[in-house]
Amino acid sequence: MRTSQYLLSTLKETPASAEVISHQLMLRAGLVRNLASGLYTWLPTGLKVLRKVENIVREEMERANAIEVLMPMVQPADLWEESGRWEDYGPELLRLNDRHNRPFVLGPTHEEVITKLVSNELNSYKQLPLNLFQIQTKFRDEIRPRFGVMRGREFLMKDAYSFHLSDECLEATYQKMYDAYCRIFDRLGLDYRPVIADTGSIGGEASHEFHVLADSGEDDIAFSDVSDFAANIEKAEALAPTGERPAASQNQAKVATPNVKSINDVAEFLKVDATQIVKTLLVLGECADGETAPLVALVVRGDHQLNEIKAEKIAGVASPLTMATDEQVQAALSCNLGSIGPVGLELTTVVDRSAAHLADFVCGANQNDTHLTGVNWDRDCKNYQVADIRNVVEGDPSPCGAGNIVIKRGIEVGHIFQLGEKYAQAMNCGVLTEAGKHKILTMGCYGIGVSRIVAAAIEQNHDKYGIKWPSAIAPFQVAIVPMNMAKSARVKETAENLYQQLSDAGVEVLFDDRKERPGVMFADHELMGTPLLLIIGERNLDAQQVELKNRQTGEKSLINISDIADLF
RNA sequence: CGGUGAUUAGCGCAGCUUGGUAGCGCACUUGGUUUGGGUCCAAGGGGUCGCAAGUUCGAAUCUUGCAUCACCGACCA
Repeated sequence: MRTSQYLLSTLKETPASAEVISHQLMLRAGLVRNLASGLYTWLPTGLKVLRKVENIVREEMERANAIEVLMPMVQPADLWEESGRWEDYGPELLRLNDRHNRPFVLGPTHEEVITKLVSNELNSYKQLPLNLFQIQTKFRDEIRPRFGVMRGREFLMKDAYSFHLSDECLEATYQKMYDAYCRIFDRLGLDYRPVIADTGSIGGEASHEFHVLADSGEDDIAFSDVSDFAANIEKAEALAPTGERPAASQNQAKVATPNVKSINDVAEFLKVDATQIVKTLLVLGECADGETAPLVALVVRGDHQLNEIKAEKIAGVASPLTMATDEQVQAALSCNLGSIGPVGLELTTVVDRSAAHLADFVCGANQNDTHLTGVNWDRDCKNYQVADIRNVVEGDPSPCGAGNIVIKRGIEVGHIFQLGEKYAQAMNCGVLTEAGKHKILTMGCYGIGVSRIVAAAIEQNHDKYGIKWPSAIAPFQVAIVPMNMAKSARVKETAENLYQQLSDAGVEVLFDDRKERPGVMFADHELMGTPLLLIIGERNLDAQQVELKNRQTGEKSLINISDIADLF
């Protein structure tokens, strides 16, 4: 490719709307352009990268015996009604009508379509197991798209779905896909971790997420500092403190705490550590339609954060987790949010394991501007249950039993689930067994955010000059950068010959034939992250050499022109 | 949807307080200059100042409403 015949579209300045580095560099290097919130056009250079990621994913899927299909992006609403997700999915599902006013959706995922397909196509156990995948555009009407293609509304995803007669067979395929995912991220040259995950709205049992580690990531991952354990913070179990709970040594006392509301305020006012305070959060409980929801009290230590995923799984707690409003709290307790405590509370009370291990602690008195000190469980407060409802924090013992928790940020680029029969059941997807009986299939599903990987790769591979592509996904393998080609026939001839030679050899080469000064060219190629630059100048031509510059290492060396072909 | 901020040339911004000829840098075009790290000089082209209404002799500027975009929260590949 010659730059003079290409759409380079590099920018000197960073558009103000771009917050994270990958988004800034994707705009500056001419990879994408914004069309509307969460919608992006892929420019030629960006598309080359996207296709390379896509091809690696495709190759590894095929190696894992998955078979490629392509399903429609527009899907009829009745499929979604059949699975129950027409109601369950919420406003993220973009719904639209056709000219006959028939309802459709833009597919955010394809469980319905694939299950319908398999249910129609498969009749016999002999056809199983089957693993189908596609690489296709998804649409999710995100509340807040951000960070460029990292969280776009329209994005490219690889989704695979496997079908089985038995859980053992599903587990075997799940493991195969897990391994395939590791191969994919290895080949992409990314620093990633598989982590234990919550199954979320898609449902099902076992699940792993694959995260690319980056400070700009939107997820917190809990690792063990000595073992391989890694889990999404939503899922990481906070163990009960070891040993017996200390014995009560203080009497319960009521203290006036005027205008002292937050945990920090209380800690400062009473000169106690936040770890000796409990905070009591009121959420809505489960109720039948039309009834007023009861309140449920959730108690965690002052320095801990409630884990909403864990909390909403507690029996009696409404899902999704909904915090009680000021008015609801006032109505039930006649006091403010900042003064609630578990003592004398006539509500279902769930206490986190760490909070339940405290003795002589401080809590709200269920009376404005008043707290209790020297409070002890069982003595002062009897009816409660203990559960794990907090987020793990750095330094907690790892739930795997070895080492302590370290927390890092990650970008979720893949997620695999063992779905079970959820969709197969709803859509009556089954086959005849060897015994001639109809049996519902069990399913797995496996996603990779292809376009998100491009952004994640940049987050992990950049410097102040621009992108440093891992060679597997660089848009060009090498750029030819001639110095002052307009003035030197020798330079021009060498560059042209080299370009011809490399192109003929199938090397992805970008020949910078613009009439620009060297600095401009260097800046552009460094911004675009081309792994190798071949710099052709008068000064080395007498020796039949050109300069070779490595973008990753910054190393420069001289190479004989005749040896260049051996580089690729 | 709640909170914050923005919207003036392709991009980055100034002008608005105190209403009166729409500006700067980059990019772009032309000519020259320079040529191993974003040269320099000159001449140009490009804007219903997000939209609508109001106040006024006069609105980018004041008022009101709306829209869009970005950032912080819940959702997710």
